[in-house]
Amino acid sequence: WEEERYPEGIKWKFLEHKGPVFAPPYEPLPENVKFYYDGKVMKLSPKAEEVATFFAKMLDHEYTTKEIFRKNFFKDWRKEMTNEEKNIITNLSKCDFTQMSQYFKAQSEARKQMSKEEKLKIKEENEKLLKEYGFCIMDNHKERIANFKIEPPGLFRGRGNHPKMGMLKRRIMPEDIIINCSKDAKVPSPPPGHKWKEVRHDNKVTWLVSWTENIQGSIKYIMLNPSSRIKGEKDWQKYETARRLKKCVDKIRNQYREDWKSKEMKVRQRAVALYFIDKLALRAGNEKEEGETADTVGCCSLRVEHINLHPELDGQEYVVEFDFLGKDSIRYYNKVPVEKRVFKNLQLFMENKQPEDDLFDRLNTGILNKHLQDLMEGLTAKVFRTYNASITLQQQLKELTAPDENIPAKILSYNRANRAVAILCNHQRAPPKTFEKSMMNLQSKIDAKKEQLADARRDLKSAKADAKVMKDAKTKKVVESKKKAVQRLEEQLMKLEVQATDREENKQIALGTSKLNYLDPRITVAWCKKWGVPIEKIYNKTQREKFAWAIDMADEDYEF
DNA sequence: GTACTAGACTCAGAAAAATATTA
DNA sequence: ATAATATTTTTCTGAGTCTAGTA
Repeated sequence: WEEERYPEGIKWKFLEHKGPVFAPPYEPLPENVKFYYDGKVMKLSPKAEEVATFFAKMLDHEYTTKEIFRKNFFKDWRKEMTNEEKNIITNLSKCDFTQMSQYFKAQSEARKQMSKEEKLKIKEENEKLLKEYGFCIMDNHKERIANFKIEPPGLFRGRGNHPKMGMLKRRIMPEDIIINCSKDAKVPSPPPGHKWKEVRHDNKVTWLVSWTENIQGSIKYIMLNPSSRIKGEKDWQKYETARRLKKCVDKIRNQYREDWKSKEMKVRQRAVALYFIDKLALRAGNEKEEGETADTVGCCSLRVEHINLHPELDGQEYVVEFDFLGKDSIRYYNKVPVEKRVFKNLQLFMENKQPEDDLFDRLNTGILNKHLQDLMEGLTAKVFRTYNASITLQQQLKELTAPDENIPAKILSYNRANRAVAILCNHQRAPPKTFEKSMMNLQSKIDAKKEQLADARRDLKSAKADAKVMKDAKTKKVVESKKKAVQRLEEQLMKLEVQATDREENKQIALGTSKLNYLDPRITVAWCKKWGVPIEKIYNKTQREKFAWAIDMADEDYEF
């Protein structure tokens, strides 16, 4: 890229693609797979049957036990039924989907048991599909498309306590699809007998295909892969904005400290919120439509019930205890000592309020971002997250990397630095189901290795003793080889121990999100170059593709 | 001015698939 | 060598942020 700069807002000049791949059509169940209502066999109409299979496929999932999920599902399912079916099927609890469920389980089992040839055939078909639909031409380059397959119909699964869980996500048809391409490009053809909703030529946007989804009424897009020029440049830009913040962050911090004393309530609230965003890397917190989504908050939308003030706690003064659900209903729990002025302000903000009232009642993300824009061009709340994440990585790497450590130990240091960022950003994961077991396995490996090492050491000792007596070349050689063996085992043991530490520390922490979205990849590239750590040890193939620009750009002196 | 909303884009963890390791 | 299992990578699509256009 970097060939030519486009005027403001223009994203491309030429764009040609083959359109989306639609979900495979519904295949009715074989005759012998029965559905029972109230203990009696019932043959469902194709439409009702299709929706029933969505539920059957999820039968083992916790979702299907939830009241809201069942209620939403049943309501939408009934809409797909014939009048007769509607008359009979009035109670979800009387529906028996077990045969369907077993049928699908058997099918997935069969898929696992397929022969090599069959698996290869499927693989080849997928590759063919990718080759045909997975790429587009944007301005002189063939670029990989991220999600060229249209989402298949199914039951909506929100995150957390979502009021719409279980609703039917309808099948997307060509008639729902808007195609975007350049005027001089070949327009993709819709499937036979169908037509597109619209074909447009808008080079002010980056998407190739869009449609409106029926659960929230929001628009979904097909866009390019992170390795593409258009995504890469944007990513680069993001980190450049964060680096600009680095230059003026001290000034901004002084400013909001001043603003804590302002006569204006709005200014004080803005300043305290910004302090949280900066110090704790909280998200901005847009307001959300009540009842449309799970009840989650970010900084500006915090409510009184989400914090607890402790004038003194565990020997620390002015502690704020946060407890709220953030993006994706991930819990944020943190006890933070704050400056006295912040504490007093919070007390003031909470005066005469109910738990469900907004903490920052005079503030929203619009007001905050407008203020930030005045402080620095291009500055918004999320830039603080990027900035603090990247600067933390850089500092931690400096602090944790010991020059004479070996590569595995260096990688552990890297992961620890990465982990510090993930903790800051509250990137969590459910502990893997097999975590305990896998830790135990690793421990027994370590024990076995220790034993081997002890044996090897004993061998070495006796070989040395032999050599002392015999003093011939042969025994000397034996000593040498035993020495090598010990060394090798020591190294292997150390590697395993490092791995165990890394894994233990990582139990509930997800490193991927910060690595992919918050850490300036040039910091990592520079670190790898400086310490001779192969980049493949840190970034896998996909990641290297996404960060190709950084790998190309940064040398070992790069400073964020 | 400002508030509201649609639109476009980034970022998020779970689940599925692929691959590596072990039995 | 093969199958079972563990681990890593990729896919999936939901959930945020933020802006521009409109009332």
